[in-house]
Amino acid sequence: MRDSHGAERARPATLKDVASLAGVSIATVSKALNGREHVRAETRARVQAAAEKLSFQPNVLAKGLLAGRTGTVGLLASDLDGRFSIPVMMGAEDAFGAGSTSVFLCDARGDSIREQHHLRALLSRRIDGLIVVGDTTNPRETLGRDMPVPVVYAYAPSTDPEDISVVSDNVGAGRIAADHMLDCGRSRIAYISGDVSYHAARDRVEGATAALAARGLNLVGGEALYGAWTEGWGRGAVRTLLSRNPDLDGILCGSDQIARGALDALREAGRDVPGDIAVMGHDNWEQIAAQSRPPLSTIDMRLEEVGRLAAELLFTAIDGDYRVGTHSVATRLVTRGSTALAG
Amino acid sequence: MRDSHGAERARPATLKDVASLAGVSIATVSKALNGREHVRAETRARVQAAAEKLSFQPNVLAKGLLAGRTGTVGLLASDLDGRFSIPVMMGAEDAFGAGSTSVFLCDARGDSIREQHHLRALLSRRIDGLIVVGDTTNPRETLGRDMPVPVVYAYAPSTDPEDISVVSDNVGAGRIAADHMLDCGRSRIAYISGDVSYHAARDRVEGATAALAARGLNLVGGEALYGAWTEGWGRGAVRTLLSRNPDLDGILCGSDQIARGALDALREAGRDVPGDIAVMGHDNWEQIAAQSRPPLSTIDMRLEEVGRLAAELLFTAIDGDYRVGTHSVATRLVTRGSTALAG
DNA sequence: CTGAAAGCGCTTACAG
DNA sequence: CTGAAAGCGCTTACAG
Repeated sequence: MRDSHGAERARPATLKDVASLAGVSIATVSKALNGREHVRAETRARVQAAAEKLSFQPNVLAKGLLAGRTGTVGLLASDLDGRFSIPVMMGAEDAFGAGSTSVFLCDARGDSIREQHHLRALLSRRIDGLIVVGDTTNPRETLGRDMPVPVVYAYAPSTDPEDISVVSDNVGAGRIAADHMLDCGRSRIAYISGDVSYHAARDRVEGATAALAARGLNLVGGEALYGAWTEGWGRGAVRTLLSRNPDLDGILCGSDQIARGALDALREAGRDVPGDIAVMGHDNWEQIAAQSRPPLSTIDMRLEEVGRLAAELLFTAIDGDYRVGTHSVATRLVTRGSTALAG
Repeated sequence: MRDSHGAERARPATLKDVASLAGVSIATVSKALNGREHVRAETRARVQAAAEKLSFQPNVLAKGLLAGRTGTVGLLASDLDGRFSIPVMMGAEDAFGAGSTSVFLCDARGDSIREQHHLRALLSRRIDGLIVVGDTTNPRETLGRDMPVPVVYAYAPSTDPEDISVVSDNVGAGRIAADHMLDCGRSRIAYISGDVSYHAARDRVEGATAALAARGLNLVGGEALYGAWTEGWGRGAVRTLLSRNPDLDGILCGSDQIARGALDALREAGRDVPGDIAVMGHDNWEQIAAQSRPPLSTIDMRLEEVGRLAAELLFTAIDGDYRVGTHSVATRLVTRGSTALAG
């Protein structure tokens, strides 16, 4: 049986094969199959039948050689093991969608040698453009202005303001989360954030602080608690908060993992969520948010929309229209059981 | 500044450009750059300098047109939002590695229309071979025997035994987990499994049962408890077990999420892990295993090794050597705090 | 050692 | 309406 896979594998059909089967020239086949005019209907039908019979698939490489475009864009990610670049890629794929553009995905795993390697591989395959997805929300080094194809930076913006970047609106996310707490009738609200070195952490806090200020309120304790993006930090921070501010009635968290830890610590301290204290996360990480007790209200960054917008901006750039600057995608509130109107 | 990105973008240099700068023919440039013999050292140096100066990158598409090989393989995944296909891809990338092969990743998201679309896109780009990564460990429908390029199925084997498949050894994983429990001095061991419709669930239980039988033991309760791949199920199952078999001293779980739920329920029931009861997961999902209390001992499926082996088998298949059948990758024990010698 | 020519699979003016 | 020819960027015998 081995040979059924090997020796018999047919060389893919070419225009020439179709032409000789249909009894016409390869030029005519090309025109017929590409819907060009000036081909008799009967001829076109005959060509199509021949192509069908031979399972003819045009060689996109040969096409690209002529057209100068390959219908392929690269997506250079740094955190595939993380969960951010995947939705971005899906959004980009959707935007290129039914069209004839394909996405060529590589992961540099935070290694700049590997990044260079992939970049070279992509460019030598003559991609039409490139989307670079960062591994955090912090700005990343630009690839420079002398790239042979347009580049769009997604999730992490480029350090060069003359590049095209697409990010999630973290300030807005903080505002939306805080407003939701206020809408639930909470007023003594604390913020447990992640690693202070992340722009995103500070931006979310900034948005929340502004939303509270708009109603004349401050964060409980005066400012956010910064720590790590882990459940362990969420648990520890809650214990600190409960001893210092036993009367708090809402906790905003910088990530779903932090919120998950917070929920566990609150339950173990005998506090009721959401009756006593409401809790919000950030990320809408399904596996975490849906499995916590109670299920977690959170902010969805709409990463697929980030990818979709990046793809659109890349497309217009390929067509020569460079919309440089940082484009921001609005986030979305997702309510589950951990927030509710105060009794 | 917009124009600095647009109008000035240089057409990539071609052999012709290098040839005229170096003052030789394009044939000579090709030979010089590809290390062919019969080129004078001085000429080669001059060509290399010219290529360097123009940042010449050979057009891989044009090369592929000649060679019949493109140096690109496709990887068709179904669960990118999941966490299984990414490590498989990384392993495959490593295997193709420093060489000149690139991986073209697409995600069908469990949609067969999309799968066909991607398949067509990949084939029209003349990939040299294809790796298909399933979304579960259950066998998946073969793509058939008349594919124009070799195909290797990874994680989920193909339904056709004459295809080439690479899977994780689930029976062995169950055995390793149970043996570890036994090595920790446990003898009253229960098994909380996931969805019974998954082959992997049953295979892991089978391996564990066999390992216990080898020492004359049975699972507590006589058989495994099947449910869902969730924390919620892990919690519920533990409560059931504790009421029926209060003296159990070890719990094997079908996944890290189930184990995470089990740990939470045990702690809330006042049982000490690992002193009183040892717990094992499966998957080595870092985010879950490292954050649970205590950190979770578990089984690593070595998915990167699955990807690496799939890539190697694909390579040998491209060279005409079809090693059909299902190849199995051994799993690995990872010990953290949730297992220890019984006091 | 170097270069002219043919050809990979396709498209596109240009003749007929 | 149809086809012969040139050309996209490259490599590979084959002459010189």
